[in-house]
Amino acid sequence: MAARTAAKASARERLLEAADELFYSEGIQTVGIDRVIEHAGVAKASLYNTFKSKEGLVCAYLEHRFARRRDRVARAMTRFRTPREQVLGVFDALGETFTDPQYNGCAFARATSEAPENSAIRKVAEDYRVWIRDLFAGLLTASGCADPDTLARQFLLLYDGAAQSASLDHDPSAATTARAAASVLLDAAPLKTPTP
Amino acid sequence: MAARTAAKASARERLLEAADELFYSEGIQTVGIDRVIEHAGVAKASLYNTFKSKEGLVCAYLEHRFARRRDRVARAMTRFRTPREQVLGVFDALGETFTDPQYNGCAFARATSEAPENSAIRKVAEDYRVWIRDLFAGLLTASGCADPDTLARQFLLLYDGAAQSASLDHDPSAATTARAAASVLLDAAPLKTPTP
DNA sequence: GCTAGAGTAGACAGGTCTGTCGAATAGGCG
DNA sequence: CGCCTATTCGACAGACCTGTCTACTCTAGC
Repeated sequence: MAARTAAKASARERLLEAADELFYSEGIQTVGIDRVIEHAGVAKASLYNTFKSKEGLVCAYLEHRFARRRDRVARAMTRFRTPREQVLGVFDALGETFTDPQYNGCAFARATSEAPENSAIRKVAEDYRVWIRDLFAGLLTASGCADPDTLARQFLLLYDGAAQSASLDHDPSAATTARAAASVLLDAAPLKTPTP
Repeated sequence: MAARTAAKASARERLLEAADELFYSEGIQTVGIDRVIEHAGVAKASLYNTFKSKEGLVCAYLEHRFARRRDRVARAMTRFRTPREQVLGVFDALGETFTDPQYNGCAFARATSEAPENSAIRKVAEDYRVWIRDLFAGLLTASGCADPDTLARQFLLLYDGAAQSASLDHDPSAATTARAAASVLLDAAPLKTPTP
């Protein structure tokens, strides 16, 4: 464990990093096992000892992305005080990822569109969707929205749309576009009246 | 040409229909040529005589979808009078497609995520993006918006997000959610002041 | 009836894919 | 030192992929 430096990460870590780069940039079906192990500098047997199949590696890759996204959002949340600032801050956290020239759209949406109907891959993607939706709903409830669920669904559309537009239209400013729209919707939404 | 009835469509038509069903529901890389020709009831040589390669078939499949989408939107537009009703009507046209139980997200976005960097496939998808963006911008300009481009970008986010949410969350009501948000944004947007 | 064009069936070539296996090797720890 | 676990290399099986090719069949129009 805990290598002395970054000189030599474990086979598992190198595989995850290679999978992250290749699967995300080129797609899952397009990238074969051989390219992953070559990019990771790891033997094929190591892959199949660590993960039981290609699907297992793909799931680990997605879970890794999921954890990173949660961390990034959690860190962004600490920068804001009020729930209103926080819910708009989610779009800022999204916008950070758009500035990466490697940005290529939502990894979970892309993986889902390549995965068969009832695969473990889709399960991970669904967990992600539940998380992001609950995140919006929670923050909007805390903001005192009268109808947080409806607004959360609208925010989710802006969130997904921004990711897609940033990638397909090569337009990193989609995050601020989405944020501006969310701000208008939030201002227009009725507040919950305090219980009498 | 023009078969007496629908008894026997041409090889080209049957190939396009099979490609539409299989590529859209399962993905492009996942579905091999053999399955397409089997589903179409057509010989392999017919495919390669009609389209020069698998990529050619994929492009034809996407162009066919593109044409259908334009027709559907054009038909929806005739049902409305004012530009304001028309621009919201785009979301209604989108919602019609969500009711199809086979609905599986935006075909162009999914194809792009599977296609290599500079393929003809991505070119078709880009044409589609330009069309839909111009559609919104044109209708919003006609509505007298002071800043139609910004609003068009926001509407595009809602449009893309609705397609994604309808598919990933199995929620056909995403179209009405998007429409409601668009309506709020439209009401909040300043109008262009008539030239003095 | 005959011919030309379109379609069909199916084998084949040449790759690539995932996953397995045997045997050699390296490194940590007693 | 010797043991043990993890790792490496490379070959291999078996399936599947795209695209080509030959030889056969059907049908419409002259």
